[in-house]
Amino acid sequence: MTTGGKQASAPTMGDVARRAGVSQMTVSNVVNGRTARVGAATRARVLAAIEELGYRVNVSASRLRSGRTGVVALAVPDFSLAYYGELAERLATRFEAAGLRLVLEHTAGRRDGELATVERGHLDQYDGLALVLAAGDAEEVARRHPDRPVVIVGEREVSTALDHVVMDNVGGARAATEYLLSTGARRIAVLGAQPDGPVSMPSLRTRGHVEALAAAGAPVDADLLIGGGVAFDDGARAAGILLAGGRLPDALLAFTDDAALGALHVLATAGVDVPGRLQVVGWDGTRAGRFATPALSTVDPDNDAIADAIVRLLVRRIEGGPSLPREVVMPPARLELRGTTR
Amino acid sequence: MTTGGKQASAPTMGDVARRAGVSQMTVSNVVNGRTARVGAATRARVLAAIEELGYRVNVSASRLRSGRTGVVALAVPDFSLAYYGELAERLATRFEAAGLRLVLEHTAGRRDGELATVERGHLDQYDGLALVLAAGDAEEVARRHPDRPVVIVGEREVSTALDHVVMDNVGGARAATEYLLSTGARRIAVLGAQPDGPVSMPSLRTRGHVEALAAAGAPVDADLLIGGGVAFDDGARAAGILLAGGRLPDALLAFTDDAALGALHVLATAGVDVPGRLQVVGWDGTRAGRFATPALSTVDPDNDAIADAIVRLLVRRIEGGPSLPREVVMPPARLELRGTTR
DNA sequence: ATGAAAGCGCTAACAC
DNA sequence: GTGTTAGCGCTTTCAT
Repeated sequence: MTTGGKQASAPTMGDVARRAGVSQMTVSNVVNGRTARVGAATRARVLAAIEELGYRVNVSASRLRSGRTGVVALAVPDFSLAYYGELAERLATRFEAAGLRLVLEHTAGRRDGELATVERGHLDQYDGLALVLAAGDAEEVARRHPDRPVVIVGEREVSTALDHVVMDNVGGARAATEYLLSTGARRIAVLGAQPDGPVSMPSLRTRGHVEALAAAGAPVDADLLIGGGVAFDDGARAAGILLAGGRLPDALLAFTDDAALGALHVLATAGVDVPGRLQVVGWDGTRAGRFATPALSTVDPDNDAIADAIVRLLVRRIEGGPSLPREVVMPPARLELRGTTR
Repeated sequence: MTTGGKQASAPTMGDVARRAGVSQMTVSNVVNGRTARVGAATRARVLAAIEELGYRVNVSASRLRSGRTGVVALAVPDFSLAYYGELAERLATRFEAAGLRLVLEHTAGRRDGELATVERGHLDQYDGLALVLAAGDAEEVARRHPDRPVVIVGEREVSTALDHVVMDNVGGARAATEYLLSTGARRIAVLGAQPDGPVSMPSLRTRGHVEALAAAGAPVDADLLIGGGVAFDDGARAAGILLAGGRLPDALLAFTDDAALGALHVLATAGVDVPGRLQVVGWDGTRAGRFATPALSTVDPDNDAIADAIVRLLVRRIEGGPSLPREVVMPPARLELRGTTR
């Protein structure tokens, strides 16, 4: 009994052809469903031979020759952030319906990790790639001239040559801040903020927040712009800082639901009344937020629309090729008010 | 400006060789780090040519010829369950340290999806596969005689030919139930229970629970064995049923943290005192549970140990081949008591 | 230390 | 409707 590793070498198309008494090309035609090119009787014989031998096509060989793979990839910064898991699950279903298999890749949220996914030789393994940008920017990716369809996800549109599903970062942050202001909040802490630096998810959301403050004539308090990451721990840490600072803000906008939940935990432990004393708004519209206690108010990016757009743009590009006009889609974010706001 | 699709065809090893004035084979040796076979000056020239041309190896071609890929896959039932995201993140880091890239595949929690991942032609794309079993069983997978290293994750060991990282399903459930009993709980509802049927995650955990009841001389109340899935919504639904049933249990054991969190939300909304009136225990040791309010008590499978074991077994098998003796590892689960138990 | 030849398994292009 | 030929880009093997 063997435990993995090469067996008495796998049957090839040639083996099937010999067994069925046809040419290899006919087997290829059967396997690839080119029914017009094969007679019904021949087809049946080939199928029988395939069954008997337990034959499966060698994807690497097929890919090398034809360039097609039947597989698309989604590259995300972090497998463990709830948002990406939910996005991936939505995409898996939709791509399957389009006859494509989805695999997930990992960029580690680093610029080089993101650029590596569009390198020739890496990208060649897929019919297309949806790339969630967290660290680098779309322009830089476009400059690599990916030789397969790539759809950029996230960020704001900057001039680039690639199809793009844009997250409504500025608009979502503006809406959240406007709402908090309207409830009487005056000191709004922002968790994950990045006031300067290159265009990125955090900087765009920070900009939306600042714009809303400016529009309302409210001052920006730099002490309330708290940096840090997007995970549970980051949120918890930030809440700890706020608590230690003495003068609590009256609202908190976190750039992910995970971070908001981390903050919520620390606030609850400290006995802070949410939303009475302090309101909290997350971002992502994850299920984890919906089922939190109290249920987390959140900036909902409209994830179904985002998933639909990713699939549509990528399939369109795979089928239509490079001459198709470039397309940019931005589903508007909407504020989902639940239990952590007034 | 193009927007994806083939460009003026990518440079090949032959192009690099011509440019550097060496043979293709020398380029291959440089690219694959066979330094002993290439002189330093030649190496430098080749590297320069690669840089100038922007050359990248074609993974499909390399794979076709050599069989190696440098990539391993983790196949999970559901991208969006927190547990799998966290496991994937742990594995990505560890495999990277071992010089392997990790990609995620999706089985949709279906038997055929699981079996499809070990088909020749699918599996051939990877150096190895870690397969999380939810629907099918390991025996059935082994019968397909996967021709690459496969490590089964989950379930209990049944006789099989494959390396196996076993989750401590029976032991974890027994420990949780014993503890709840020790706090005075008499009516323990089990969420996700599956009292009969083939060996599977739910049936094994149910068995552990029933064993603990039996050992304590406590009766099994079939009404408290609530079926259903593992996601937030499933937990919420089950809690709703419990609430509607009138006579509340005094404890609840859910087979995932996500489901426990869903239940917790419904209970909190209904004003049920947790853990005063009803204790809740989840399963998975996810960060989402740790940061819930109150923090979720959980059966912690020891995820670092599980990730270590998966990587160790897979790398060992990839390097050692089929003749290596088969190995089975089961890190013991431990009860992590937090705020939802007394 | 470097190169030449062969061929991995498949499909595009064309012939019949 | 079916077969023949050629070759995708790489690595193996063997020669020098």
